[in-house]
Amino acid sequence: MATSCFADRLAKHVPLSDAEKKALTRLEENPRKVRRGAMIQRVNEMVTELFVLREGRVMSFVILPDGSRQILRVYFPGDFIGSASTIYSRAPESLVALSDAIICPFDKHALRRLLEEYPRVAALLFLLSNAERVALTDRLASLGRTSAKARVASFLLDIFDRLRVTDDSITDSFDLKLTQEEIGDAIGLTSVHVNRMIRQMEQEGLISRANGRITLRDMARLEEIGHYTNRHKDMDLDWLPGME
Amino acid sequence: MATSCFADRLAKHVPLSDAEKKALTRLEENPRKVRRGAMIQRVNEMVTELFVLREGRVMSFVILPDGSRQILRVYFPGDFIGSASTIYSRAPESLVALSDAIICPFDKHALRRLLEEYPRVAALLFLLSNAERVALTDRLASLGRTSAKARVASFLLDIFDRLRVTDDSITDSFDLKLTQEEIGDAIGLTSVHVNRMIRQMEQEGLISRANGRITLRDMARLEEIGHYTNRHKDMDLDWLPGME
DNA sequence: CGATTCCTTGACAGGCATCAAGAAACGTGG
DNA sequence: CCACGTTTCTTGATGCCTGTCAAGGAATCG
Repeated sequence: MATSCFADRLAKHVPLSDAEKKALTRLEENPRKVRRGAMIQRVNEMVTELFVLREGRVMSFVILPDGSRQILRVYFPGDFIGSASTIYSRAPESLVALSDAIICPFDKHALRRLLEEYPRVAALLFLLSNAERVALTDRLASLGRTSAKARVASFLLDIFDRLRVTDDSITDSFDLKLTQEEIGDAIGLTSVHVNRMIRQMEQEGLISRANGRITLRDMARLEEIGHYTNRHKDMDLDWLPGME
Repeated sequence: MATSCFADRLAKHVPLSDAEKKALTRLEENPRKVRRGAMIQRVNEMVTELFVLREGRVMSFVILPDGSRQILRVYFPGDFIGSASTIYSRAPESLVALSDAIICPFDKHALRRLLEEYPRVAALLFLLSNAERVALTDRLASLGRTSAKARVASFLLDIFDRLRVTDDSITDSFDLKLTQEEIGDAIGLTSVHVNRMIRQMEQEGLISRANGRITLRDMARLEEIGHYTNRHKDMDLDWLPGME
């Protein structure tokens, strides 16, 4: 059976039945290519669609009245995007493609049917949205209580570990594919200061860079500096409803 | 039928069947009193329990290695607490009672049965956890991109609007029941600077205070200063699975 | 290969933290 | 119900971390 990106991702956490996989695959029936920089969803627009990201990278963000931007989340292939708009009729955040990407839009009502017919999938979605919640609180603590250097360190580690979930070939380096301005907008700094911190970490041998690729040279110290915890190691979904 | 605090809360969003209400009520079968300051859950502890808060106030937080604290969320009666630990075996955050409180602990497995038997409730929980997600991203933008004064303003408005969801008698004033240090720990400031901002807002006639009670005197300007959006107005759960 | 975006670096400024200390409010036990 | 210890609030002085402004260089894109 051809399974979807999203089904594969969920199946990494708990075994899924064929029927469940098939239902998840149906969410991805309408893939759509979008170009780097394309606006997928605009804040305050009426929304009836959600997305699964199949390829590329997408970010969610808000723009404040003074023009500054806060990036809320960076999404990778297999991620479920737009859950925020399940509960609001108007989008609370904008979505833009960070690279050329393939997104699979589906209607709220398709999600409704899925939740209705596959309670186990509903439970799983609930749990994964709680995992994302924890990711957000981690960054909240980072912004609220740590230095610029710590924020950069934990941000790099976070992206690194998230990429590694779906790509086993990654060992110590990865393509960040974010400008320093975007990094700053994600962790509450200016691009200028992000640059200073990255440069400093490079000089100290914590990381190195080569044409857009970041290599983590001293992960232990990076984790210490960033007060970073890898949350992916400690997941426990065994108590979920069993497969029939 | 005696309904629970939690069922009442959920029923504000969508009508619930009697069976659903009864199932939710069962989650609150074991109320437990806790004193102000009591630790309900310690970070990194093994967790198998979740909670419904019936009375009083509770906060979740983390302590960083340098001793600083980030308050992640303040909870009010009817809130579902500890969803973070649905997916992790060890608690990612600590829980402490901010006032004398009544909490209703229940086991992960009780939640499992609920999700299994009442898919509509599962869907509802999923949606509400997405609403909390949005609340967190709002605060993320606040910490990342706004001034101290803006953070205080939006924090006060947020607490105010959340209290009003369950208490219709509130018009323009409320008991904050948080020290200035706690406010600071929630919005990434020191207690000293929180004090300066509150004092300034008081002088400007934006708020006033009397024995622990805050009165919002100019809500329009507060919303403008804090770049605040009331999210409670725009909820739309009509597309949820229908009641049988 | 020209134009635009992105990176890099320096000088300077400002917002918020830190430290400190007294006043006020609160809680608790006698 | 008062007295006393503790917590919380308040205010000032000082300093640092990060922002702002600016400008040249590098890289990327069409």
